[in-house]
Amino acid sequence: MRSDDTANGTAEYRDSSGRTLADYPRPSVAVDTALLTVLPGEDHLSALEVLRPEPTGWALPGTFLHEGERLIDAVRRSLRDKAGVEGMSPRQLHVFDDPKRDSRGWVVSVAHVDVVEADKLEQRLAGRTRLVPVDQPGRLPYGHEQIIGRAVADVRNRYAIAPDPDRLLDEPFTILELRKLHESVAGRALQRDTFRRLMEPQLAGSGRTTSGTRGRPAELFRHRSAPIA
Amino acid sequence: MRSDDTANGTAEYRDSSGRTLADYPRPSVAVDTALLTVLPGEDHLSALEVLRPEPTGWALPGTFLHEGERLIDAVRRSLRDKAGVEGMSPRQLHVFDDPKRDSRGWVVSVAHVDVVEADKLEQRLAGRTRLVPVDQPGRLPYGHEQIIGRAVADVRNRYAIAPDPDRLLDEPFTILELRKLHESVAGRALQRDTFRRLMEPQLAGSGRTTSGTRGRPAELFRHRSAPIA
DNA sequence: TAAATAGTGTCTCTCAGACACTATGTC
DNA sequence: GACATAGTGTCTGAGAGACACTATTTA
Repeated sequence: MRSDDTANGTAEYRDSSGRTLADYPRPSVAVDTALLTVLPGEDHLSALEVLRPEPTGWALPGTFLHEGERLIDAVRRSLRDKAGVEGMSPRQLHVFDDPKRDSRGWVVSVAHVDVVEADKLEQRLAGRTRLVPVDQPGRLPYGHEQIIGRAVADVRNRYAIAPDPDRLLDEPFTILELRKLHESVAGRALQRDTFRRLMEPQLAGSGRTTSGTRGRPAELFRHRSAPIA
Repeated sequence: MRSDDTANGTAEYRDSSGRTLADYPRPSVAVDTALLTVLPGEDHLSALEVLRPEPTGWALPGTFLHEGERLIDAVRRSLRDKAGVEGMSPRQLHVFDDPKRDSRGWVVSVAHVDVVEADKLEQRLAGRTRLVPVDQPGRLPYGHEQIIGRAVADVRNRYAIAPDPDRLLDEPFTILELRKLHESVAGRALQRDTFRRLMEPQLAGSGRTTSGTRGRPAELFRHRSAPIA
Protein backbone atom coordinates (compact mmCIF):
# COMPACT_ATOMS: atom_id res chain seq x y z
CA MET A 1 0.00 0.00 0.00
CA ARG A 2 3.00 2.26 0.37
CA SER A 3 6.41 2.28 -1.20
CA ASP A 4 7.78 1.93 2.30
CA ASP A 5 10.99 3.78 2.47
CA THR A 6 13.24 6.11 4.33
CA ALA A 7 16.88 6.62 5.04
CA ASN A 8 20.07 8.38 5.22
CA GLY A 9 22.71 9.89 2.97
CA THR A 10 24.21 8.68 -0.23
CA ALA A 11 26.46 6.06 -1.73
CA GLU A 12 29.47 8.18 -0.77
CA TYR A 13 28.34 8.38 2.83
CA ARG A 14 31.10 8.70 5.41
CA ASP A 15 30.72 9.73 9.00
CA SER A 16 32.83 12.24 10.86
CA SER A 17 35.55 9.61 11.33
CA GLY A 18 35.62 8.84 7.64
CA ARG A 19 34.13 5.44 8.19
CA THR A 20 31.78 4.05 5.61
CA LEU A 21 28.58 2.10 6.14
CA ALA A 22 30.23 -1.31 6.05
CA ASP A 23 32.63 -0.38 8.85
CA TYR A 24 29.91 -0.18 11.47
CA PRO A 25 28.86 -3.12 13.58
CA ARG A 26 25.27 -3.97 12.86
CA PRO A 27 22.58 -5.56 15.03
CA SER A 28 20.68 -8.65 14.11
CA VAL A 29 17.08 -7.74 13.32
CA ALA A 30 14.40 -10.10 14.57
CA VAL A 31 10.65 -10.22 14.33
CA ASP A 32 8.39 -11.55 17.07
CA THR A 33 4.69 -12.01 16.57
CA ALA A 34 1.71 -12.19 18.88
CA LEU A 35 -0.56 -14.45 16.87
CA LEU A 36 -3.99 -14.28 18.46
CA THR A 37 -7.14 -16.30 17.96
CA VAL A 38 -10.43 -17.20 19.60
CA LEU A 39 -10.70 -20.93 20.16
CA PRO A 40 -14.01 -22.70 19.50
CA GLY A 41 -16.12 -22.86 22.63
CA GLU A 42 -13.96 -20.26 24.38
CA ASP A 43 -14.80 -16.66 25.01
CA HIS A 44 -11.41 -14.99 25.10
CA LEU A 45 -8.34 -14.32 23.02
CA SER A 46 -5.51 -16.82 23.07
CA ALA A 47 -1.94 -16.35 21.91
CA LEU A 48 0.24 -18.86 20.13
CA GLU A 49 3.47 -19.76 21.91
CA VAL A 50 6.26 -21.99 20.69
CA LEU A 51 8.73 -24.03 22.69
CA ARG A 52 12.28 -22.85 22.17
CA PRO A 53 15.40 -24.77 23.12
CA GLU A 54 16.46 -24.76 26.76
CA PRO A 55 16.78 -22.66 28.76
CA THR A 56 14.36 -20.33 26.99
CA GLY A 57 11.15 -22.35 27.13
CA TRP A 58 7.84 -21.00 25.88
CA ALA A 59 7.94 -17.77 23.90
CA LEU A 60 6.27 -16.02 21.00
CA PRO A 61 7.23 -17.22 17.52
CA GLY A 62 9.98 -15.19 15.95
CA THR A 63 12.89 -15.34 13.58
CA PHE A 64 15.75 -13.34 12.24
CA LEU A 65 15.38 -11.16 9.20
CA HIS A 66 17.12 -12.75 6.22
CA GLU A 67 19.12 -10.81 3.68
CA GLY A 68 16.91 -8.89 1.28
CA GLU A 69 13.76 -9.93 3.13
CA ARG A 70 10.86 -7.70 4.15
CA LEU A 71 9.77 -7.72 7.80
CA ILE A 72 6.31 -8.94 6.89
CA ASP A 73 7.82 -11.83 4.95
CA ALA A 74 10.01 -12.79 7.89
CA VAL A 75 6.90 -12.82 10.08
CA ARG A 76 5.04 -14.99 7.60
CA ARG A 77 8.00 -17.33 7.27
CA SER A 78 8.33 -17.76 11.03
CA LEU A 79 4.63 -18.52 11.39
CA ARG A 80 4.60 -20.89 8.46
CA ASP A 81 7.65 -22.79 9.67
CA LYS A 82 6.72 -22.86 13.33
CA ALA A 83 2.94 -23.09 13.24
CA GLY A 84 1.92 -23.98 9.70
CA VAL A 85 -0.20 -20.85 9.50
CA GLU A 86 -0.57 -18.88 6.28
CA GLY A 87 -2.49 -15.99 4.80
CA MET A 88 -2.02 -13.30 7.42
CA SER A 89 -1.69 -9.53 7.44
CA PRO A 90 0.59 -8.84 10.38
CA ARG A 91 0.93 -5.28 11.57
CA GLN A 92 3.90 -3.61 13.22
CA LEU A 93 3.50 -2.80 16.89
CA HIS A 94 6.79 -1.57 18.31
CA VAL A 95 10.53 -1.98 18.10
CA PHE A 96 12.24 -3.46 21.16
CA ASP A 97 15.83 -2.37 21.23
CA ASP A 98 17.50 -2.93 24.56
CA PRO A 99 21.01 -4.01 23.52
CA LYS A 100 21.22 -6.39 26.47
CA ARG A 101 17.89 -8.07 25.99
CA ASP A 102 19.24 -11.09 24.13
CA SER A 103 22.01 -13.26 25.52
CA ARG A 104 23.11 -14.26 22.02
CA GLY A 105 24.17 -10.75 21.17
CA TRP A 106 22.87 -7.49 19.83
CA VAL A 107 19.34 -8.06 18.58
CA VAL A 108 16.71 -5.47 17.68
CA SER A 109 13.25 -6.97 17.45
CA VAL A 110 10.19 -5.65 15.64
CA ALA A 111 7.03 -6.85 17.36
CA HIS A 112 4.03 -7.71 15.21
CA VAL A 113 0.42 -8.69 15.78
CA ASP A 114 -1.97 -10.77 13.78
CA VAL A 115 -5.28 -12.51 14.32
CA VAL A 116 -6.26 -15.70 12.62
CA GLU A 117 -9.13 -18.18 12.47
CA ALA A 118 -8.77 -20.93 15.02
CA ASP A 119 -9.02 -23.70 12.43
CA LYS A 120 -5.94 -22.34 10.68
CA LEU A 121 -4.04 -23.30 13.80
CA GLU A 122 -5.09 -26.97 13.61
CA GLN A 123 -1.99 -28.03 11.74
CA ARG A 124 0.45 -26.54 14.18
CA LEU A 125 3.25 -28.65 15.55
CA ALA A 126 1.93 -30.69 18.43
CA GLY A 127 4.01 -30.57 21.59
CA ARG A 128 6.09 -27.67 20.38
CA THR A 129 3.29 -25.09 20.34
CA ARG A 130 0.49 -24.13 22.68
CA LEU A 131 -2.34 -21.63 22.86
CA VAL A 132 -2.71 -19.73 26.10
CA PRO A 133 -5.26 -17.13 27.24
CA VAL A 134 -3.80 -13.67 26.72
CA ASP A 135 -4.45 -12.68 30.32
CA GLN A 136 -2.43 -15.65 31.60
CA PRO A 137 0.46 -15.90 29.18
CA GLY A 138 2.81 -17.53 31.67
CA ARG A 139 6.27 -16.20 32.28
CA LEU A 140 7.75 -15.33 28.93
CA PRO A 141 11.31 -14.26 28.09
CA TYR A 142 12.42 -11.10 26.33
CA GLY A 143 9.46 -9.01 27.43
CA HIS A 144 7.07 -11.01 25.33
CA GLU A 145 4.29 -10.25 27.80
CA GLN A 146 4.56 -6.64 26.71
CA ILE A 147 4.08 -7.63 23.10
CA ILE A 148 0.95 -9.57 24.00
CA GLY A 149 -0.34 -6.58 25.92
CA ARG A 150 0.20 -4.23 23.01
CA ALA A 151 -1.24 -6.77 20.61
CA VAL A 152 -4.44 -7.20 22.61
CA ALA A 153 -4.90 -3.45 22.90
CA ASP A 154 -4.37 -3.05 19.16
CA VAL A 155 -6.88 -5.76 18.26
CA ARG A 156 -9.47 -4.46 20.72
CA ASN A 157 -9.19 -0.98 19.24
CA ARG A 158 -9.78 -2.36 15.77
CA TYR A 159 -12.75 -4.48 16.81
CA ALA A 160 -14.37 -1.64 18.76
CA ILE A 161 -15.37 0.27 15.64
CA ALA A 162 -15.75 -2.17 12.76
CA PRO A 163 -17.28 -5.63 12.24
CA ASP A 164 -14.65 -8.38 12.38
CA PRO A 165 -11.90 -6.43 10.61
CA ASP A 166 -9.62 -9.48 10.65
CA ARG A 167 -12.20 -11.78 9.10
CA LEU A 168 -12.33 -14.44 11.76
CA LEU A 169 -15.94 -15.31 10.91
CA ASP A 170 -17.00 -17.27 7.87
CA GLU A 171 -19.64 -15.56 5.79
CA PRO A 172 -22.53 -15.32 6.01
CA PHE A 173 -23.00 -14.74 9.71
CA THR A 174 -25.66 -13.45 12.05
CA ILE A 175 -25.32 -10.39 14.25
CA LEU A 176 -25.36 -12.74 17.23
CA GLU A 177 -22.35 -14.66 15.93
CA LEU A 178 -20.61 -11.39 15.24
CA ARG A 179 -21.35 -10.07 18.69
CA LYS A 180 -20.12 -13.23 20.42
CA LEU A 181 -16.84 -12.88 18.54
CA HIS A 182 -16.51 -9.21 19.48
CA GLU A 183 -17.26 -10.02 23.11
CA SER A 184 -14.48 -12.61 23.10
CA VAL A 185 -12.08 -10.06 21.65
CA ALA A 186 -13.17 -7.29 24.00
CA GLY A 187 -13.09 -9.53 27.05
CA ARG A 188 -16.47 -8.27 28.22
CA ALA A 189 -20.16 -8.40 27.37
CA LEU A 190 -21.46 -5.93 24.79
CA GLN A 191 -24.88 -4.34 24.65
CA ARG A 192 -27.06 -6.30 22.22
CA ASP A 193 -28.99 -3.39 20.71
CA THR A 194 -26.17 -0.88 20.74
CA PHE A 195 -23.90 -3.40 19.07
CA ARG A 196 -26.37 -4.01 16.28
CA ARG A 197 -26.91 -0.30 15.68
CA LEU A 198 -23.17 0.25 15.40
CA MET A 199 -22.38 -2.71 13.17
CA GLU A 200 -25.38 -3.27 10.91
CA PRO A 201 -24.82 -0.13 8.81
CA GLN A 202 -21.32 -1.41 8.09
CA LEU A 203 -22.58 -4.78 6.81
CA ALA A 204 -24.34 -5.96 3.67
CA GLY A 205 -27.64 -7.73 4.36
CA SER A 206 -28.17 -10.87 2.34
CA GLY A 207 -31.95 -11.03 2.62
CA ARG A 208 -31.60 -14.65 3.67
CA THR A 209 -32.14 -15.83 7.22
CA THR A 210 -31.20 -18.74 9.42
CA SER A 211 -33.71 -21.55 9.84
CA GLY A 212 -34.28 -24.48 12.11
CA THR A 213 -33.17 -22.57 15.17
CA ARG A 214 -35.05 -21.73 18.31
CA GLY A 215 -36.71 -18.37 18.20
CA ARG A 216 -37.07 -15.93 15.38
CA PRO A 217 -34.72 -16.55 12.44
CA ALA A 218 -31.83 -14.11 12.18
CA GLU A 219 -30.82 -12.29 9.05
CA LEU A 220 -27.51 -13.36 7.52
CA PHE A 221 -24.94 -10.70 6.72
CA ARG A 222 -21.76 -10.37 4.73
CA HIS A 223 -18.97 -7.86 4.87
CA ARG A 224 -19.42 -4.83 2.68
CA SER A 225 -15.95 -4.66 1.22
CA ALA A 226 -12.57 -6.30 1.33
CA PRO A 227 -10.60 -6.03 4.58
CA ILE A 228 -8.72 -2.78 4.94
CA ALA A 229 -5.31 -4.39 5.20
CA MET B 1 8.83 3.59 31.36
CA ARG B 2 9.14 0.00 30.20
CA SER B 3 11.99 -2.44 30.26
CA ASP B 4 11.68 -2.63 26.48
CA ASP B 5 12.57 -6.09 25.43
CA THR B 6 11.79 -9.05 23.26
CA ALA B 7 13.53 -11.72 21.28
CA ASN B 8 14.42 -15.08 20.05
CA GLY B 9 16.04 -18.26 21.27
CA THR B 10 19.07 -18.89 23.36
CA ALA B 11 22.83 -18.67 23.43
CA GLU B 12 23.01 -22.07 21.72
CA TYR B 13 20.75 -20.93 18.96
CA ARG B 14 21.29 -22.58 15.57
CA ASP B 15 18.92 -22.54 12.64
CA SER B 16 17.90 -25.51 10.53
CA SER B 17 21.19 -25.27 8.61
CA GLY B 18 23.19 -25.27 11.80
CA ARG B 19 24.22 -21.68 11.34
CA THR B 20 24.67 -19.51 14.37
CA LEU B 21 23.64 -15.90 14.83
CA ALA B 22 26.95 -14.45 13.70
CA ASP B 23 26.77 -16.28 10.37
CA TYR B 24 23.83 -14.26 9.14
CA PRO B 25 24.20 -11.04 7.17
CA ARG B 26 22.71 -8.18 9.11
CA PRO B 27 21.13 -4.90 7.97
CA SER B 28 22.24 -1.51 9.09
CA VAL B 29 19.64 0.01 11.37
CA ALA B 30 18.91 3.71 10.94
CA VAL B 31 16.65 6.19 12.66
CA ASP B 32 14.94 9.09 10.89
CA THR B 33 13.04 11.73 12.75
CA ALA B 34 10.30 14.15 11.85
CA LEU B 35 11.09 16.99 14.25
CA LEU B 36 8.12 19.33 14.24
CA THR B 37 7.59 22.79 15.67
CA VAL B 38 5.35 25.84 15.40
CA LEU B 39 7.37 28.89 14.45
CA PRO B 40 6.62 32.23 16.14
CA GLY B 41 4.10 34.21 14.14
CA GLU B 42 3.14 31.20 12.10
CA ASP B 43 -0.01 29.13 12.39
CA HIS B 44 1.09 25.73 11.18
CA LEU B 45 3.48 22.89 11.89
CA SER B 46 6.91 22.96 10.32
CA ALA B 47 9.40 20.12 9.97
CA LEU B 48 13.15 20.29 10.32
CA GLU B 49 15.11 19.18 7.25
CA VAL B 50 18.86 18.84 6.89
CA LEU B 51 20.97 19.09 3.77
CA ARG B 52 22.73 15.83 2.99
CA PRO B 53 25.62 15.41 0.58
CA GLU B 54 24.86 15.31 -3.15
CA PRO B 55 22.90 13.83 -4.73
CA THR B 56 20.52 13.39 -1.81
CA GLY B 57 19.71 16.99 -0.95
CA TRP B 58 17.17 17.92 1.72
CA ALA B 59 15.94 15.12 3.95
CA LEU B 60 14.88 14.41 7.51
CA PRO B 61 17.67 14.14 10.08
CA GLY B 62 18.78 10.60 10.69
CA THR B 63 21.73 8.46 11.64
CA PHE B 64 22.81 4.89 12.02
CA LEU B 65 22.38 3.02 15.24
CA HIS B 66 25.72 2.61 16.98
CA GLU B 67 26.80 -0.52 18.78
CA GLY B 68 25.06 -0.92 22.11
CA GLU B 69 22.94 2.17 21.56
CA ARG B 70 19.21 2.53 22.14
CA LEU B 71 17.07 3.84 19.28
CA ILE B 72 15.95 6.82 21.33
CA ASP B 73 19.57 7.71 22.02
CA ALA B 74 20.46 7.50 18.34
CA VAL B 75 17.59 9.86 17.61
CA ARG B 76 18.75 12.29 20.28
CA ARG B 77 22.31 12.07 19.03
CA SER B 78 21.30 12.81 15.43
CA LEU B 79 19.24 15.80 16.49
CA ARG B 80 21.91 17.13 18.80
CA ASP B 81 24.64 16.79 16.19
CA LYS B 82 22.62 18.06 13.26
CA ALA B 83 20.35 20.62 14.85
CA GLY B 84 21.67 21.35 18.32
CA VAL B 85 18.35 20.32 19.84
CA GLU B 86 18.14 18.55 23.19
CA GLY B 87 15.60 17.38 25.72
CA MET B 88 13.15 15.49 23.58
CA SER B 89 10.90 12.48 23.97
CA PRO B 90 10.80 10.97 20.50
CA ARG B 91 8.24 8.29 19.81
CA GLN B 92 8.45 5.43 17.36
CA LEU B 93 6.18 5.68 14.33
CA HIS B 94 6.97 2.86 11.93
CA VAL B 95 9.74 0.70 10.56
CA PHE B 96 10.59 1.17 6.89
CA ASP B 97 12.19 -1.95 5.57
CA ASP B 98 12.30 -2.09 1.79
CA PRO B 99 15.70 -3.72 1.16
CA LYS B 100 16.21 -1.61 -1.97
CA ARG B 101 15.31 1.71 -0.46
CA ASP B 102 18.88 2.82 0.21
CA SER B 103 21.54 2.87 -2.49
CA ARG B 104 24.30 2.32 0.06
CA GLY B 105 23.06 -1.10 0.98
CA TRP B 106 20.63 -2.90 3.22
CA VAL B 107 19.21 -0.40 5.68
CA VAL B 108 16.19 -0.76 7.94
CA SER B 109 14.99 2.57 9.29
CA VAL B 110 12.88 3.28 12.34
CA ALA B 111 10.89 6.49 11.87
CA HIS B 112 10.36 8.71 14.89
CA VAL B 113 8.43 11.86 15.69
CA ASP B 114 9.05 14.64 18.15
CA VAL B 115 7.78 18.14 18.77
CA VAL B 116 9.90 20.89 20.21
CA GLU B 117 9.69 24.54 21.15
CA ALA B 118 10.69 26.80 18.28
CA ASP B 119 13.35 28.60 20.31
CA LYS B 120 15.17 25.33 20.84
CA LEU B 121 15.79 25.34 17.10
CA GLU B 122 17.54 28.72 17.16
CA GLN B 123 20.99 27.22 17.41
CA ARG B 124 20.63 24.93 14.43
CA LEU B 125 23.29 24.91 11.75
CA ALA B 126 22.58 27.75 9.36
CA GLY B 127 22.59 26.84 5.69
CA ARG B 128 22.54 23.12 6.38
CA THR B 129 19.08 23.01 7.94
CA ARG B 130 15.70 24.49 7.12
CA LEU B 131 12.17 24.46 8.49
CA VAL B 132 9.40 23.84 6.01
CA PRO B 133 5.61 23.71 6.42
CA VAL B 134 4.53 20.11 6.82
CA ASP B 135 2.02 20.38 4.00
CA GLN B 136 4.74 21.52 1.58
CA PRO B 137 7.75 19.42 2.54
CA GLY B 138 9.32 19.54 -0.91
CA ARG B 139 10.48 16.41 -2.67
CA LEU B 140 12.25 14.24 -0.13
CA PRO B 141 14.17 11.01 -0.64
CA TYR B 142 13.56 7.64 0.98
CA GLY B 143 9.84 8.17 1.47
CA HIS B 144 10.42 10.87 4.06
CA GLU B 145 7.14 12.50 3.07
CA GLN B 146 5.42 9.45 4.50
CA ILE B 147 7.20 9.93 7.79
CA ILE B 148 6.06 13.54 7.95
CA GLY B 149 2.52 12.45 7.18
CA ARG B 150 2.52 9.87 9.95
CA ALA B 151 4.18 12.31 12.32
CA VAL B 152 1.58 15.02 11.74
CA ALA B 153 -1.26 12.55 12.22
CA ASP B 154 0.33 11.31 15.44
CA VAL B 155 0.80 14.79 16.87
CA ARG B 156 -2.71 15.90 15.88
CA ASN B 157 -4.19 12.88 17.62
CA ARG B 158 -2.30 13.70 20.79
CA TYR B 159 -3.26 17.36 20.75
CA ALA B 160 -6.92 16.60 20.06
CA ILE B 161 -7.57 15.28 23.56
CA ALA B 162 -5.08 16.87 25.94
CA PRO B 163 -3.64 20.34 26.55
CA ASP B 164 -0.20 20.74 24.94
CA PRO B 165 1.04 17.22 25.70
CA ASP B 166 4.47 18.02 24.28
CA ARG B 167 4.90 21.17 26.39
CA LEU B 168 5.48 23.67 23.65
CA LEU B 169 4.01 26.47 25.76
CA ASP B 170 5.79 28.14 28.63
CA GLU B 171 3.83 28.21 31.86
CA PRO B 172 1.72 29.90 32.88
CA PHE B 173 -0.47 30.39 29.83
CA THR B 174 -3.97 31.52 29.02
CA ILE B 175 -6.59 29.39 27.35
CA LEU B 176 -6.30 31.69 24.33
CA GLU B 177 -2.60 30.98 23.98
CA LEU B 178 -3.28 27.29 24.37
CA ARG B 179 -6.01 27.36 21.75
CA LYS B 180 -3.86 29.22 19.23
CA LEU B 181 -1.21 26.55 19.63
CA HIS B 182 -3.72 23.76 19.18
CA GLU B 183 -5.14 25.45 16.10
CA SER B 184 -1.67 25.60 14.60
CA VAL B 185 -1.17 21.91 15.29
CA ALA B 186 -4.61 20.93 14.03
CA GLY B 187 -4.32 23.08 10.93
CA ARG B 188 -7.81 24.48 11.45
CA ALA B 189 -9.79 26.81 13.69
CA LEU B 190 -11.18 25.36 16.92
CA GLN B 191 -14.38 26.32 18.69
CA ARG B 192 -13.59 28.79 21.49
CA ASP B 193 -16.11 27.59 24.05
CA THR B 194 -15.88 23.90 23.24
CA PHE B 195 -12.12 24.05 23.44
CA ARG B 196 -12.21 25.62 26.87
CA ARG B 197 -14.70 23.09 28.18
CA LEU B 198 -12.52 20.23 26.97
CA MET B 199 -9.19 21.57 28.23
CA GLU B 200 -9.89 23.53 31.42
CA PRO B 201 -10.70 20.45 33.54
CA GLN B 202 -7.31 19.05 32.56
CA LEU B 203 -5.45 22.17 33.74
CA ALA B 204 -4.57 23.66 37.09
CA GLY B 205 -5.86 27.20 37.57
CA SER B 206 -3.36 29.54 39.18
CA GLY B 207 -5.83 32.13 40.45
CA ARG B 208 -3.69 34.80 38.82
CA THR B 209 -4.70 36.62 35.67
CA THR B 210 -3.10 38.57 32.87
CA SER B 211 -3.07 42.34 33.15
CA GLY B 212 -2.46 45.32 30.94
CA THR B 213 -4.22 43.70 27.98
CA ARG B 214 -7.21 44.77 26.03
CA GLY B 215 -10.43 43.33 27.31
CA ARG B 216 -11.11 41.26 30.37
CA PRO B 217 -8.00 39.70 31.94
CA ALA B 218 -7.61 35.99 31.34
CA GLU B 219 -6.85 33.43 33.99
CA LEU B 220 -3.41 31.87 33.87
CA PHE B 221 -3.11 28.10 33.91
CA ARG B 222 -0.46 25.49 34.45
CA HIS B 223 -0.32 21.85 33.56
CA ARG B 224 -1.67 19.46 36.14
CA SER B 225 1.03 16.87 36.06
CA ALA B 226 4.23 15.95 34.32
CA PRO B 227 4.00 15.07 30.65
CA ILE B 228 2.97 11.47 30.06
CA ALA B 229 6.10 10.65 28.06
C1' DT C 1 -49.69 -21.32 23.97
C1' DA C 2 -45.08 -20.90 26.02
C1' DA C 3 -40.42 -20.11 25.27
C1' DA C 4 -36.74 -18.26 22.78
C1' DT C 5 -34.39 -15.30 19.95
C1' DA C 6 -34.44 -11.19 16.46
C1' DG C 7 -35.19 -6.64 15.75
C1' DT C 8 -36.87 -1.82 17.03
C1' DG C 9 -38.87 2.30 19.64
C1' DT C 10 -37.66 5.41 22.83
C1' DC C 11 -35.90 7.63 27.06
C1' DT C 12 -31.85 9.44 29.18
C1' DC C 13 -27.22 11.09 29.56
C1' DT C 14 -23.25 12.99 27.68
C1' DC C 15 -20.88 15.71 24.69
C1' DA C 16 -19.68 18.67 20.61
C1' DG C 17 -21.20 22.54 17.99
C1' DA C 18 -23.29 26.81 17.92
C1' DC C 19 -25.11 31.07 19.55
C1' DA C 20 -25.72 34.46 22.68
C1' DC C 21 -25.43 36.24 26.94
C1' DT C 22 -22.84 38.13 31.08
C1' DA C 23 -18.32 39.74 33.25
C1' DT C 24 -14.41 42.63 33.52
C1' DG C 25 -10.86 44.90 31.91
C1' DT C 26 -8.62 49.06 28.67
C1' DC C 27 -9.18 53.14 25.54
C1' DG D 1 -19.51 54.83 27.50
C1' DA D 2 -17.42 52.11 23.63
C1' DC D 3 -14.86 48.31 22.76
C1' DA D 4 -12.48 44.08 23.38
C1' DT D 5 -11.69 39.84 25.29
C1' DA D 6 -12.88 36.19 29.05
C1' DG D 7 -16.01 33.14 30.64
C1' DT D 8 -20.72 30.77 30.89
C1' DG D 9 -25.76 29.44 30.02
C1' DT D 10 -28.29 26.92 27.07
C1' DC D 11 -30.28 24.91 22.86
C1' DT D 12 -29.69 21.30 19.46
C1' DG D 13 -28.29 17.14 17.33
C1' DA D 14 -25.66 12.79 17.44
C1' DG D 15 -24.69 8.79 19.64
C1' DA D 16 -24.16 5.23 23.61
C1' DG D 17 -26.46 2.85 27.29
C1' DA D 18 -30.49 0.94 29.03
C1' DC D 19 -35.07 -0.84 29.05
C1' DA D 20 -38.95 -2.57 27.11
C1' DC D 21 -41.72 -3.45 23.49
C1' DT D 22 -42.97 -5.96 19.05
C1' DA D 23 -41.99 -9.82 15.61
C1' DT D 24 -41.30 -14.49 14.24
C1' DT D 25 -39.99 -18.81 14.81
C1' DT D 26 -39.73 -23.76 17.38
C1' DA D 27 -41.23 -26.93 21.11
